[in-house]
Amino acid sequence: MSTRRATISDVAREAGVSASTASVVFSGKTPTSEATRARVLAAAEALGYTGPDPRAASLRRGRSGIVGVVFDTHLGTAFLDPVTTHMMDGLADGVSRLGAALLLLRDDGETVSEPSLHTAPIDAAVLIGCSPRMRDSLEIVRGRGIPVVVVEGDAGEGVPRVLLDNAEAQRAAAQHVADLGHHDVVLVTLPIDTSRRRGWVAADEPVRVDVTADRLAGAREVFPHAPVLAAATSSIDEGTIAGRTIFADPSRRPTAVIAQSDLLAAGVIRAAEETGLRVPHDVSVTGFDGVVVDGLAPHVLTTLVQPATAKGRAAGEAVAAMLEDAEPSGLDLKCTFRAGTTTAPPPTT
Amino acid sequence: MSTRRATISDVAREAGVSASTASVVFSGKTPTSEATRARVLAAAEALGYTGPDPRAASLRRGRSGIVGVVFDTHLGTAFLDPVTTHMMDGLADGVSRLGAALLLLRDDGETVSEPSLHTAPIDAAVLIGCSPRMRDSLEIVRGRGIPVVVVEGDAGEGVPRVLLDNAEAQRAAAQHVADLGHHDVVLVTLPIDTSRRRGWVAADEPVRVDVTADRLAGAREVFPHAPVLAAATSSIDEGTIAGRTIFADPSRRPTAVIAQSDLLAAGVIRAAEETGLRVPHDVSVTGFDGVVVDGLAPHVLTTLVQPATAKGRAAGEAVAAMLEDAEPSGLDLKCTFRAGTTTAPPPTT
DNA sequence: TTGTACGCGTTATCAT
DNA sequence: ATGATAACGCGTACAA
Repeated sequence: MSTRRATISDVAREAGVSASTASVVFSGKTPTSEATRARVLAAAEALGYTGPDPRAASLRRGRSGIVGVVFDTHLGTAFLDPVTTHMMDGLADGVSRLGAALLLLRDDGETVSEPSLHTAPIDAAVLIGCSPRMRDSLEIVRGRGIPVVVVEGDAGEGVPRVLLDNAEAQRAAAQHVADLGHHDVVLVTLPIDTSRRRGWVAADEPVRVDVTADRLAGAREVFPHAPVLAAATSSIDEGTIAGRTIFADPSRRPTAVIAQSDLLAAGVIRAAEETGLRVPHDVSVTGFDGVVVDGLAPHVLTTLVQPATAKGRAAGEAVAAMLEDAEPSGLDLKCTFRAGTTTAPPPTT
Repeated sequence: MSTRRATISDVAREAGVSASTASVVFSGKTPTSEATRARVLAAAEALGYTGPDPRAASLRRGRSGIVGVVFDTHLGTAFLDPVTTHMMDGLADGVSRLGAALLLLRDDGETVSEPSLHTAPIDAAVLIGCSPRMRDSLEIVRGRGIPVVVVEGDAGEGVPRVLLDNAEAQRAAAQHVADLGHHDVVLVTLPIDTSRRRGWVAADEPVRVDVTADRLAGAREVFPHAPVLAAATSSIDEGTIAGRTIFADPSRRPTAVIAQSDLLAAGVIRAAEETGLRVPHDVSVTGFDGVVVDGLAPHVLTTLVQPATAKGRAAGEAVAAMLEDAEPSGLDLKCTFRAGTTTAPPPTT
């Protein structure tokens, strides 16, 4: 229909004012007389002008109002994890003071498409995760001079980070289990490296994923010699697989299982009940995250409640601070122990 | 540190060429001699220039390379649904030809923050869902002259839509159940309106959510008089609640339950087993969506596999087409029936 | 192959 | 309260 969209100058001309006045009417940065305001708005209406072009505005302002969220994994996969989901929730909230929207970006290192991390019109970036790739992403973004916050990942100096007290929290949970009287414990971990190998982990085997390593270290402070079983991912079904492995041999059944995520714990519980073991009567199980595990009822998992939403919000607020030239403030968040119905003293043999 | 970021003219000056030449080196739109190319790149390196400013580039090009994804619900909530998750996956894929990134937008109608639907620098938009709000969002976007695609929602003329054959698919599943010999069936539905009321639905009660209404209509073609129980949301726990309601009275137990989502079906199965009923021996259950329900194993749900990823991809491709001035092509996708292990003939009394 | 000239649409600044 | 001016940083005809 129309040959070209109306611009603010068109509107200004139509209203008989200057372009700057029209601009001011829309931005509200400067008081305007009610009369001109009305005229400009009417002109806009007549011309079908719906407001300043965001591209031009952001060029002029030097801000796009967009915060990039960078994942190192397929986006679909990322959102499968409730913790990520909640974090996004908090992130959306945290940047809301800025009034920024979130741009989903994936840096798999071989993206041909644009806008990539190199070219996206973002004012700041939040890097999620802790794979080795993240380091590269970090370099790219910093090279562009864009403020960045890293969530639960390794980063260089001067990069604000949002971290969890993974080790200490897991130690506390392990201590709880120990206090109940358990000695015979198995640890079920998140993936230990990018290969996501499933199976028993040797005592000296290197663990390359920060989160896994930290939680493992915490548990080992209390149970240094507990067998360690790695899962391929954090899901109920993976937990079930791990649980079956653990409970397979009746003569070597532990009295407690410390899982590194709630999903894994739920799977372990499922496997236990499948085997005829009652939780927590025959075996105690702890999780990590404190998410709502759909289908776990009536159990209430003994777990460490991770402030996932707060994590996101903290990242968002850190970003907001940086954009307002405040000091980039990292944050160390604490998990809180939650005693549920899945732990009890070991069975009296 | 640096007082100002280098621009392409700085690089050009440093390299001893004109700005346009430098521009061409970065865009690759025009052949350049290897020598100048190298000089420009070297100059860029020296100045710490990492490429054209995306804001300026997009102003110039009239394109931002960003596609907005508009939800009518809290973002955290949206990603709780595996179908949404997979759709995002497909969407990311579908727009990848464009090389577009996805901007998460929420239009709750009262957002004060920017960029909102009004001001986001998007080339196109995908509207997800089918609440009444979507109509408003649609108007806003169309007012801006931005191409838009609606996924599974109501829309006006000329708006390409990606739809599912909800009614027909659900009818097919119901027919399958009927063919097995069931007469005594209960239907468990998704929310019927924005109030998300949980409970029995009267035969003449209006159903305001398109998806729910369509699937319900399909099932009623086969079982016109089946009792209808609405869930408050699509989750396993909601399904369990529904299941308990259904199986509470032993004298009025149906021999089959047709649920409008896999999550609900999984919950119903859980409730059935809790009551001591075996699936499918004592009661058959069907779902809808075909998502992987974590923790459902060893059952394989009889369900309608919804091409969730394809749905997203179709939306992405439709958007891509529109941006390339091709005809906006809507798409009617079909669900495929999958016979699992949760349906069987009714128990012979 | 390289350079010139111009405009993309807006807004900050400063004067009036 | 309003207007004139000058960028913001880049891409692209077109000319050389």
